[in-house]
Amino acid sequence: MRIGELAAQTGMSKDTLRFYEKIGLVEGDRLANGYRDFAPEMVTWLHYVRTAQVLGFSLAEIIEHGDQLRDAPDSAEALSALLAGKVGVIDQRMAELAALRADLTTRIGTGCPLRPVGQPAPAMS
Amino acid sequence: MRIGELAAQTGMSKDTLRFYEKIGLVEGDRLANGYRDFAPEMVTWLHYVRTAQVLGFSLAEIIEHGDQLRDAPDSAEALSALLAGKVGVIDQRMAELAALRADLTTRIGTGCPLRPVGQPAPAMS
DNA sequence: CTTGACCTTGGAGTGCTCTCCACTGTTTAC
DNA sequence: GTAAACAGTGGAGAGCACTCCAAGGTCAAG
Repeated sequence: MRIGELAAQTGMSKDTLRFYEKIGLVEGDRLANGYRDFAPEMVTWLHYVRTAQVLGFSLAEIIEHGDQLRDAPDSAEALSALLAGKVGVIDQRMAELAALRADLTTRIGTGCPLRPVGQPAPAMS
Repeated sequence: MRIGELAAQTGMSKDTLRFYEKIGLVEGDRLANGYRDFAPEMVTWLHYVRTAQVLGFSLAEIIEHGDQLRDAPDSAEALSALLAGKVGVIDQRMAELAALRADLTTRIGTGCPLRPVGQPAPAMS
């Protein structure tokens, strides 16, 4: 498929896709006329990219993921390991959120503000 | 406390703290000699900042958090509403992550490849 | 054979979050 | 009073992830 269709299917702009190709995040062939020609699998890959990005991975790291997948002797196994790792990241993030949530919930009860600026303490005993 | 101690206690660089002051993320008084003088509460606030940042909030958003806290009338009610709202945001983020996690877990089982680049299929029957 | 939708390139610009630098002032210790 | 450790300022630069632009090539429809 050409770049416009890939853009439509992924919700990314063409500029973004060209940028991604430039940095090696996606690869595509070229048609005789010079147009980019992407495999349908790129759609899946790019969805993965967005997911990983949301999880806090930089594009450089995601490129590494791709390299690891490509270089893995057993791609299915490597993939599973990679995804399992991401689930671990998600669990970690969720734990952080839960902790923050608990912290805030506690403060709702106590009325103790973060006091980012201002008096040292409410002192409204 | 002066900037060096705040930097030591938060693990942030002095430059970062000065930058944060410039954009209004932290506030400090000045000593007679012009040195910045930060309240001890800033340590707590800056830890909160780092947490919120990890959770995907931009500095601009975090500044807003601080403003809302500052501007809230001293009524514990306003504060509670604010914090409860943040808990809501957190719940939403957690739900998103849970969905993502479920999605990835499913793929681990199926062995459906991302096939970022390369042959259309393993075909190693 | 022109129009319009699509594609190409290179390069500049943007917004965010720092990070570094040069130069200067202040405080403390010896 | 000199050195070292701390502080100040303004401004430049850097890395990331885009985003936009100008100038041009390709191709199917009318």
